[in-house]
Amino acid sequence: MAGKHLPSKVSALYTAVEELIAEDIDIKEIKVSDITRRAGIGKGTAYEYFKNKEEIISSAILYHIDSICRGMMKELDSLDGFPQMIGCILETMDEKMVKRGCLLKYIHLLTDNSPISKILRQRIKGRKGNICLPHDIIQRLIQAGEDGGVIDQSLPSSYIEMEIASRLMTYAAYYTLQVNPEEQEAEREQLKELIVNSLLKSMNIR
Amino acid sequence: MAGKHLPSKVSALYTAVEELIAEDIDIKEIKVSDITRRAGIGKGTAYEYFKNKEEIISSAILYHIDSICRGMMKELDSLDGFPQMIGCILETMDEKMVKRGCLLKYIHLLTDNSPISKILRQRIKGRKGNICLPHDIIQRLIQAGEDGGVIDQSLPSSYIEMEIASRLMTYAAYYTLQVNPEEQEAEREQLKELIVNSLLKSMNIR
Amino acid sequence: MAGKHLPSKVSALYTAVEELIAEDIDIKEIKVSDITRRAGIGKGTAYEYFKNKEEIISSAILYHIDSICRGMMKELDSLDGFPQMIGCILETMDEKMVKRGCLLKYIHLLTDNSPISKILRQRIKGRKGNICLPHDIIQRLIQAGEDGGVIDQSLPSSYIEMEIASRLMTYAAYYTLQVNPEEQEAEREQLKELIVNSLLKSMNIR
Amino acid sequence: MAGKHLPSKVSALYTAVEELIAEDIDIKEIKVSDITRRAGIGKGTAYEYFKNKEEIISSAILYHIDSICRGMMKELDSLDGFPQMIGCILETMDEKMVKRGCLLKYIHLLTDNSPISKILRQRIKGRKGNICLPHDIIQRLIQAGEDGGVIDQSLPSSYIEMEIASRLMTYAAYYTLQVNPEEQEAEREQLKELIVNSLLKSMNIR
DNA sequence: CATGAATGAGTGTTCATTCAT
DNA sequence: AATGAATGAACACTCATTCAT
Repeated sequence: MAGKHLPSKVSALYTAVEELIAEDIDIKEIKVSDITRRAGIGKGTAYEYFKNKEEIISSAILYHIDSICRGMMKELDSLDGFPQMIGCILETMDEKMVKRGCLLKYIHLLTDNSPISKILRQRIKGRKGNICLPHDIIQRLIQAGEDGGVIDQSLPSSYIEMEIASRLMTYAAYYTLQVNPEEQEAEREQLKELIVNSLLKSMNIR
Repeated sequence: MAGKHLPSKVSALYTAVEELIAEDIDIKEIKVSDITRRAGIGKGTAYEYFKNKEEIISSAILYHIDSICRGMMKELDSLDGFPQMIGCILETMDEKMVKRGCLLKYIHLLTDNSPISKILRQRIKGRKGNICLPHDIIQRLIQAGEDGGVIDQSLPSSYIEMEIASRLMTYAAYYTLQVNPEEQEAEREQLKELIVNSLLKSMNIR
Repeated sequence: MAGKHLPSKVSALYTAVEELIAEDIDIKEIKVSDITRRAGIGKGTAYEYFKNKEEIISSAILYHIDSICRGMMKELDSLDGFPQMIGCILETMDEKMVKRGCLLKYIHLLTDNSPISKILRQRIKGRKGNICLPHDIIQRLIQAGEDGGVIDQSLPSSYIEMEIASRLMTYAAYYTLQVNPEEQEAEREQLKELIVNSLLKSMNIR
Repeated sequence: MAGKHLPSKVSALYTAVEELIAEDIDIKEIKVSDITRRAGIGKGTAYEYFKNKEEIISSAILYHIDSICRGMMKELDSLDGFPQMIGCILETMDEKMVKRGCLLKYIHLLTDNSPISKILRQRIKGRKGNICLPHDIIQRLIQAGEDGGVIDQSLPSSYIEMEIASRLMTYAAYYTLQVNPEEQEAEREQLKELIVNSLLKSMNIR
């Protein structure tokens, strides 16, 4: 993957899918005609580039996730230390990702039993090398934590992953589920601090 | 809600939906004819009791969730102290709920944008009084934690809820996402202990 | 097969297909909606009884051929002797079958490479017992010819079949290909006689 | 028609169509893209030379039939006598034509109701002069038969044509319909002799 | 009450044809 | 002249819902 140079029609399709998902439409409800109309191209054109609807949507999602994660990775590379990194991730979620509920939707799409979900899981297993996923970001974090000595290496790795993933997921969900946007706005900074502290404590038994 | 006395056809429909969901079929993929065939009743009969497909499925799910949560509540009533309670919940997940991925599916259904999800959210807002939901169980836990002094009352309540909910969700997801069942079996006890400890630490600033 | 009691919708579909074919529409051009509209039923209804379009059409054709051939068989049973029988068949063709080009279309459908053709061939191989086909009529004729001593039994059976089948086919084709109906009308009686005589000669070397 | 000098792209298209038909694909199933891909030219190019798909295919078929029939005519010119000629035709069918089922397919294409069939019939009526067709070969045969005295001139010409055409068609069909190639191989010589004799008898009342 | 046969609106996909390059 | 990317009309098939029995 990586940025590469997508054919213009493909990139129009990807953008269309991204927008539709951002508009809170159920993924399974999206019609091929919705996508192509929004992309400003003919319906048949989509089938010049993709085998079927599932391919179109799953490719768009993978591309989008890959972009977000690559961007995040780059940011992380410029930072030093686990606390800074986790803070940066939460910060970035505030800025763009969660605005669109992307992370949550990604979780859905992976844990679902829908056809698209099945394809996504296959593709992720198949060519993970090229695609940058949330999982890679968590691994990066863990590496930084172990290097910096904030993660007790005697803890099972699955526990560590769970602790980090659950905090990120929940922070993502916090946005979409919370009802009073103003109240939430005020609490947010405190929340992030609490989350970072709680994470540090939970990964360090001592 | 509560047990009440459901008409026999309704209860057959609820059971059918429960079974179909347990069979790992995508909810969107479930057909009315699947449900009625499995329930052993005529297709038209379903429409004597429900307005449409979404009503059938969302009612069945709500009923199911209500049952599980009521059962859990009863168990919690017989216990004393936050740690015992959270332990009991994790234990129960081991025994039945997670086996079927129910909790996770419930999360999906609430955070989705599918028609069923929308109806579920509406109904939960509308008549929450009668229905017992996971949220109520978390509130019960928090109450117990505050009474027992293990929760620092100066922390924002949304943070507390998040910490608890995220641990439960992730423990649920751990099952469905993990691949080697044997390995996971061995770790499980350690994991539960780590989770309880981590939770206690994170809710107590001191 | 045999007459049986077809569900009324099925028989409506069969009649519709028969009419459409009789109207000289290319079989591959027939749309499901043409059939159901003509049958006066909903499009979905066709799919209650048949798996797909090919099934609908091939079943209708088989049914139709079976009816014609059964009728013919009954007529032949009341006759005695090869020449009478072959005369009767040509006569019947004059009366109804060829009017509709059915026999010719049957030949097409069997020697084609179209999807419907493939299904027809399969079905004929699969359950020939129940279905009465032109081939059975030819066999009946041959039997009568051998019994009556007009067929030289030393001739290869494939040759005998070919001689009979080719005469019947060509007589059928004569109708549809000929252009001046009046002229043909006048010749017809002479033609039939010539055909019968020629057949008798060709099957008897002596 | 005749050999002329076809533009190279046109001749590539004709060859491609010929090959595809020889591969036992249903004519209706042939896509323009199949043809142009096989011809090694761009899809748009086909439309530089032909108005539409039907034109491409029907022109290719006519060209092909014309070639075969012209070749046959040339062979017949070098022979003398009806029996020799009919024998030569059957021989040639053994060698090449029938190998590809061409004659049979031609019959189909003329008696069909497909769009291609309609165009073919129109074209044949329209400019028959230039195109050499099976019908011309039969006329040639009849001429030779009458000249040689083996055809009773009091018989209606339509009968004579039918007798000859039906024998040729059936011999062609014999190949494609027969199942055991070896058995058929052995019978073939006898068959041809029987056919010639039967033809001679049937055209000579005396 | 209960049924399931009948329905037809709605959708994914194909492919002949066009046209800017 | 040659191309092939783009198009959208057309069609098979599904399934939620109805209603006569």
